[in-house]
Amino acid sequence: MSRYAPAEIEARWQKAWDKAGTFTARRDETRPKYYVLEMFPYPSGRIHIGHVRNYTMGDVVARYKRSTGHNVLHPMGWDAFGMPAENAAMAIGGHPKDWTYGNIDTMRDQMKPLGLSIDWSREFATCDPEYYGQQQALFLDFLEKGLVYRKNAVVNWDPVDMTVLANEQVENGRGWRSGAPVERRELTQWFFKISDMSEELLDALDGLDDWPAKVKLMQANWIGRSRGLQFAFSTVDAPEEFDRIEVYTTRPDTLMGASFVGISPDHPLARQLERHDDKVADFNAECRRMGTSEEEMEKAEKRGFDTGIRVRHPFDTSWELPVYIANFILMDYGTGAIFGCPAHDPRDLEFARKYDLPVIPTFEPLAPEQGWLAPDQGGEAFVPAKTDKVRWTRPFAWDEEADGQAAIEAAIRFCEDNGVGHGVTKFRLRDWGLSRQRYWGCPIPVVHCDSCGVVPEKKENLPVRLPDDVSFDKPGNPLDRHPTWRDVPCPSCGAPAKRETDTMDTFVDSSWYFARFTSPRAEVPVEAADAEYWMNVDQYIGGIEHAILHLLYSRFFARAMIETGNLPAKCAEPFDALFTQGMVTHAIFQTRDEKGRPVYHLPEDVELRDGRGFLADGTEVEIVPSAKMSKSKKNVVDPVSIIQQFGADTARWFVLSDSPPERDVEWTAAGAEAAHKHLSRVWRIAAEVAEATTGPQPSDEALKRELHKTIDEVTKGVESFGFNAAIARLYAFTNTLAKSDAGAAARKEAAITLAQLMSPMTPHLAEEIWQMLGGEGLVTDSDWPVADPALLVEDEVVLPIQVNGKRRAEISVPRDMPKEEVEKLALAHEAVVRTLEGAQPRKVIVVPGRIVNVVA
RNA sequence: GCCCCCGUGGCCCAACUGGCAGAGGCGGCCGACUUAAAAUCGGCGUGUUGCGGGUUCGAGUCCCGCCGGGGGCACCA
Repeated sequence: MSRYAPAEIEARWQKAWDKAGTFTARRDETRPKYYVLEMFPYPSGRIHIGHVRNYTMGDVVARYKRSTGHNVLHPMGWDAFGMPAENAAMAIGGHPKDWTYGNIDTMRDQMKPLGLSIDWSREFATCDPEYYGQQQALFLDFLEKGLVYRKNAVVNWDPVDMTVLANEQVENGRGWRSGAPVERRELTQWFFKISDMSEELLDALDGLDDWPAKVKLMQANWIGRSRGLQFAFSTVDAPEEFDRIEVYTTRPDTLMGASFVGISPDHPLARQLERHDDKVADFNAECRRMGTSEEEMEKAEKRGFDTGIRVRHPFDTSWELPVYIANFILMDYGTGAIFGCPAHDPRDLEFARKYDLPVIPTFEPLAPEQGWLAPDQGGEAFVPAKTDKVRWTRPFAWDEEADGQAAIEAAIRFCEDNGVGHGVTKFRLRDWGLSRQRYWGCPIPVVHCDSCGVVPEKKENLPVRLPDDVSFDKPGNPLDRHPTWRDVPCPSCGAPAKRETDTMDTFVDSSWYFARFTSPRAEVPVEAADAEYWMNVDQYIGGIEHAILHLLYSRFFARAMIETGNLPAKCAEPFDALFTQGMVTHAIFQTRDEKGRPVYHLPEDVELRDGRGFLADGTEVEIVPSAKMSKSKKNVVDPVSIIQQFGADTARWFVLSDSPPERDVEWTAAGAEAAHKHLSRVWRIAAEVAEATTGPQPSDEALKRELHKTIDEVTKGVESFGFNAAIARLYAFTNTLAKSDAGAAARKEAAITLAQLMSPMTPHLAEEIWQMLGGEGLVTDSDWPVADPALLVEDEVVLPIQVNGKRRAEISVPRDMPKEEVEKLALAHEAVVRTLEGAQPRKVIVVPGRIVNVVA
């Protein structure tokens, strides 16, 4: 008998699918559609095993839905703009375009052998002018509707390279290439008005029933609705036009504990002061050197500058508070000014202790624990949950005992009644800055004219193509210094003008590609009829790292596209169901150099013996617990070599087994080998069954029952993303089939159904077995098996009997026996009687089909 | 710093709406086949469900507090 030969099998079936055009999607009103999409990849150059897991999951869904009568759309494309292409051009020369398209070709070649049921005819890259031209059209529509605007915003500026740096290009406050200290610089940039939709984007999360709760929570926190009080302090000794400072607070109930006012270094008052005071200017400059990420702001040491200006407390005008410029206050949130209450805020307390400001508690615990120290006695800031009741020492409109929530509401009412500000709802969500001072992105299609201002490019002139003749040997954006591309006549008046040289954030590219897949070659962004048929995405699959930005921006874009007539109204929430898959991890193998620093080794260079690892020269390596695969730690496996060694089906099978899809899965060589052994075994069993000739046997019925239980459980597993559980059941059934002495017909039915159940995961092997056993046509085109409910129920069930929660006996009873009779049987059981020792049972709990518990 | 997730056998992990802790894989051990090995086949599972408390007739599952690991934090995609 020949052996399982994946290389031969897989190439053959892929050709057969291609030839039949099996996966080409066409509109067909007679069948229900199903749109399954995996987040498209960045063309980094090689596929990694994480891609294999992501696309295999989508493929399982796509193939399963095909077999249940759905017209499936399962496309693939490339998120092709972005910094790595420019970095490569700077590091190794060449053009970002050549690097990117070269990578796409390589990765497509690496992906095709996986046998994914993808409609490759719809493929596009976001750097195709046909795609980004339509994106420019969307931008112009948004501009017309007032969904895009310009304002000043802060960026990381590298003064040596004369370029804007991404957060990841800032290392310890210095530019990654130049090593120069990074400055915060203000530039005029384009913004999408996503904050106008804060409330809608937050409230609509409730309707996303098939999204992970975790993702919805992350988005809700990100949008960050808060209720608070906005009011103004009147100032003493402030410059003209600054007789009031507006502050926003979510804790107006602590107003009687205020000890200072803090303003952002970018607050208008701080800017006014720095013009006349070098010390202020120095301090602000220092603050601006800090990174722009929230994480850095939070971790940085709290620092402040006393402006000498004072404000009057709104409830007691003789009570004056100092005004500090403080490095931890964001201009973008609230009013850019706060009042500090050190007793009830850790940041404010750190600040107050540093600058020797008063700490005034306004409440204390109802029942302080032994040793509890009040914040003004050297203890920590006291910040109980808003729902906890506390004892108020300085309330102004509520009971002595009240929780924070009630106090905040009472405080807002009191302040409003007394003319001190008003209650407002604010959102943390900021507008989406889309300008990037880089070459490799979608050009923003506007022209700056001295007399007309910002003039949109005419739609008939789209796409505004990136020029090819650029170099990366000089610092800065090549578009900025490109003579012919940049200098153009004004589309409005014809006078000499300059093109916008900023390009779009790559998140823009990925915010509508899912809609473009429905009509990838259309002369408009999205063809209405195609969107009407294919949208929304029924199942979207990708990494949790996109939980916030990509998904939120896409939700915004869908709404903006509806507003501008580019999408049907039903697309407001473009992703009906979302699944976030875990990572593929791998152990790290390391030795140490003479200075004790780790030296990493590739898995293929390490031989494992008895759980220990050795290099070829016999040196033992340290095995560090699994972590996300990364080139720097060398804990990577290459899908291409795995496929060459074992075949795509093995790789697909393994990444789905072991761990639940939403969790990380650890790649081990032993696990991959085991997957391959198993598939070989299934092949062998099928080959044996194909040649079997025995007549009907008594065990046929038992095999059939097991088969239908397997159909039932695998179907449930596939439908609920329980792929690992489905695979475990397939393992178990393979064992049953291997050991079965049922007749040829029963075993053949079992094996051919097994092939169908495996086909979403291991489609090539399934086709082979289907053919081996005489299946008609392609297994890929066959209908999914349906479990016969009559074969799923057992007539008899074994019930464990507990006495006081401890298992004491078991009884076998008909499945539908009434509770009362089960109870009688249980109480009569000899072991139960013995355990009760004559005591009268107080209660008997019968959970039908599950358990009996006797409480004595 | 803030927000979130995860801890079950030597390892990866199952366990439905709270109902007998064990489905599946790895490793290990024993055996069969073989001159031998590989491959293949059969068999073998007592463990403080991270720790401490609580709710319940009953907790891996729910609640509170710790410990450990991981993820996200607006210019990486």
